[in-house]
Amino acid sequence: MFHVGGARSALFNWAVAKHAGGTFILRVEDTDAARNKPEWTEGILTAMATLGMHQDDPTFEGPYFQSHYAPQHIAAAQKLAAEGRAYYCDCTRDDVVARTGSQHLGYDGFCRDRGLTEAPGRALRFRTPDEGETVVVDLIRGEPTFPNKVLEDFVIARGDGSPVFLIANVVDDIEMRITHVIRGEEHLPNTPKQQLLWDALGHTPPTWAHLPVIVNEKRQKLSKRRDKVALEDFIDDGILPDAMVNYLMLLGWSPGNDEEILPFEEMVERFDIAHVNQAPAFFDVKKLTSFNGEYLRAMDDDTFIEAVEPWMHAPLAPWTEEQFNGEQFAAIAPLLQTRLATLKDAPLTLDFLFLDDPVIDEASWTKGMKEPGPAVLADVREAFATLEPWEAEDLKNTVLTCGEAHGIKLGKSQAPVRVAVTGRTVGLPLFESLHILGREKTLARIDAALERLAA
RNA sequence: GCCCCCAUCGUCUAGCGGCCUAGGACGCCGGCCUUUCACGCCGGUAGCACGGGUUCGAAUCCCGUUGGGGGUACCA
Repeated sequence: MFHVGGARSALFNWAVAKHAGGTFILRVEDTDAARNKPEWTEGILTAMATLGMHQDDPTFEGPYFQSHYAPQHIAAAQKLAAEGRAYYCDCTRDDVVARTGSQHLGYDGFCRDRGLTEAPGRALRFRTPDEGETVVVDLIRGEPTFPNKVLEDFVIARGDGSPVFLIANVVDDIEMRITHVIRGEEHLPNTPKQQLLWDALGHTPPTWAHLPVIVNEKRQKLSKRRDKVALEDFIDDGILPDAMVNYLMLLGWSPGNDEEILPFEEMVERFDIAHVNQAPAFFDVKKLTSFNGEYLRAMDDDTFIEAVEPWMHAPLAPWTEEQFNGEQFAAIAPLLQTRLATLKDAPLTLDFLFLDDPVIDEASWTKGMKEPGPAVLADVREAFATLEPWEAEDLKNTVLTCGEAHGIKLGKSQAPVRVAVTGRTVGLPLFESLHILGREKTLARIDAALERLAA
């Protein structure tokens, strides 16, 4: 599963790398991900590729799945211990709380000078400076400054010797010669600690950039539990990858004061991480959907058909392979194009064409069969039976004439026909639809409606 | 509690001291087009959180208040 927040971060990283002619290295930090959850690896790779981040792109490297039990992480922690930059501690959480009298105060430094040696159950803590401050130079946020005295002596290796995320992350960054760390704002409070680690390990810290978080309607950070965040869920709902990329790029950043719909390459050209907004951004599905509609409309016929095609079969579509007709689909696709916001809507709009019987919407029936609808429908039935040729223009003129005989205009007289044939009052242009549906089915449906009317 | 971050229409944003009577986009509301619905086009609605400074001049700079958010683990 790939999170929209992660996708946005990845995209921003990639934009920076491409813009500057560098390489974007995607590393997934998860202790057990690579080992226990191979489907994660697969899922992230698929998602990245979906967004157009192919592994054969020279500016994209990864994703790497980093295990935190690697020897270099342990070695780094032990090096710090050997140099006196870190010390062993056997305090439990309860010990600390008992001494400080608070759940919320950090570690109190109890073991700092006890000179404990390495032993099972003893964690390794980094000795943070008592004075001064740590300044994080951040491309987006300026220079957040943290007084060193509020930085507690944090754990870098657990009682079993395993290193924690904080140091593993730094060691990996050093090893991979990372120059820019661009990540979510939630990591900002950890940054001074990591910077201290970079220094202690003898390296110059990278340039940081902390992106604003993406929030839900309640202005909370998007979370897997409460919110819909999986990238593939949006793709499954018929959002085009290009539309998603475009929309995601606009969350926290703007290409300027003109067009928002831009190909990724052009956004890369204009991208400047320093101009990224600092405030959290709401993930607005409505706007995403609108963008999707624009991308859909911008497609040429063949591309559009290709994009909708997967939705034309079970289980996404309610009809069977026998009922589906590729030629009819190709013929009607252009009519569908301007009416689609997401690909998911396609089957609902086309069901009248492929299902044996239309799905009658009762509210539509009531509305469409208002007087003099039934009489008009009966006349239309009769005229349709012998109409030649069966072309949209002729069909239209027929309904027009039948309606006028009863004193109503085309806007009204098409309604009973539409409901009888498609089951709804709204839908694709009627006469073109009837043309594609064919005389036989059209007449059968009108007959069925007339029968119901008579009952 | 402590630390850090943030604050322009409902939403995403432009703005980086005078071009601002605050611009665009999505949404919403009208109109035109029209065989329904859309598309397209035209128009409208709505915002600088508050209070102090600094300045000839502040949405823009500073301070405070309020309000949001994030972090605070031998999680990542």
